Amino acid sequence: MDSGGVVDNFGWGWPDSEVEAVAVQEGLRGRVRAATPEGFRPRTATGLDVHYTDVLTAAVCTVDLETLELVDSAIFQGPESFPYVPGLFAFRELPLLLRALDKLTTPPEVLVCDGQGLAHPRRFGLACHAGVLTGIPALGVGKNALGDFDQPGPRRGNWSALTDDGEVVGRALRTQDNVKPVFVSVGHLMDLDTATDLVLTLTPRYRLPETTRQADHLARS
DNA sequence: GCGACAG
DNA sequence: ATCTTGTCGC
Repeated sequence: MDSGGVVDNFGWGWPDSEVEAVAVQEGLRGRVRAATPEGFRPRTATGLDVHYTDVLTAAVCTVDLETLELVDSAIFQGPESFPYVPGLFAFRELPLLLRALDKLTTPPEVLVCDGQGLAHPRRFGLACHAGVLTGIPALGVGKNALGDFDQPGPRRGNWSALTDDGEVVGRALRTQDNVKPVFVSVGHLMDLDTATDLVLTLTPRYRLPETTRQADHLARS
């Protein structure tokens, strides 16, 4: 099962059992780079989301970081190929998301994933997986977290550490005053400060990033 | 051992 | 993820 396009699966491919899936994560986790490349100045950000009906609809939307307006988008539909298992989320959504990314006219500069990156039991959530396979900088924004955190301050921009087994794996970030925080973590080729800044840029008005909102709309239309 | 568990 | 109306607030 090939994902096509520029994706490099590093010989791991797609598993069809939970045991194999965990092995893939263990095999790829060492490829994650949590440093922002020199001169990283993205002009756009691409959001990824999947909607569930009889089939899965993967949608990807690229927005201009200056205006937050949609500049490119694509969808790809397909059947469910892996069950939902917490911690193995990427195997369910990523095959379709990669195909959707291939349909974009302009190459993505940053992937904004709907879920976790390093804030994952094996430090290899969806955002890490997407980043490593594509080689594109990536970050994760989850609506819920797996780790432990103290409530951040009440104002937009306030944040607190998200930890797991005593390790800092991300941040609980308040994107709007007095609104439940989102959970930001590094996916690939990016540090946590950069990821946090990007998420704040993408949330001038709403709790969730504009990329995620656009992709969500497209996926359910 | 038991519960909790991204979407 | 999804099943679902009204309501409060900017």
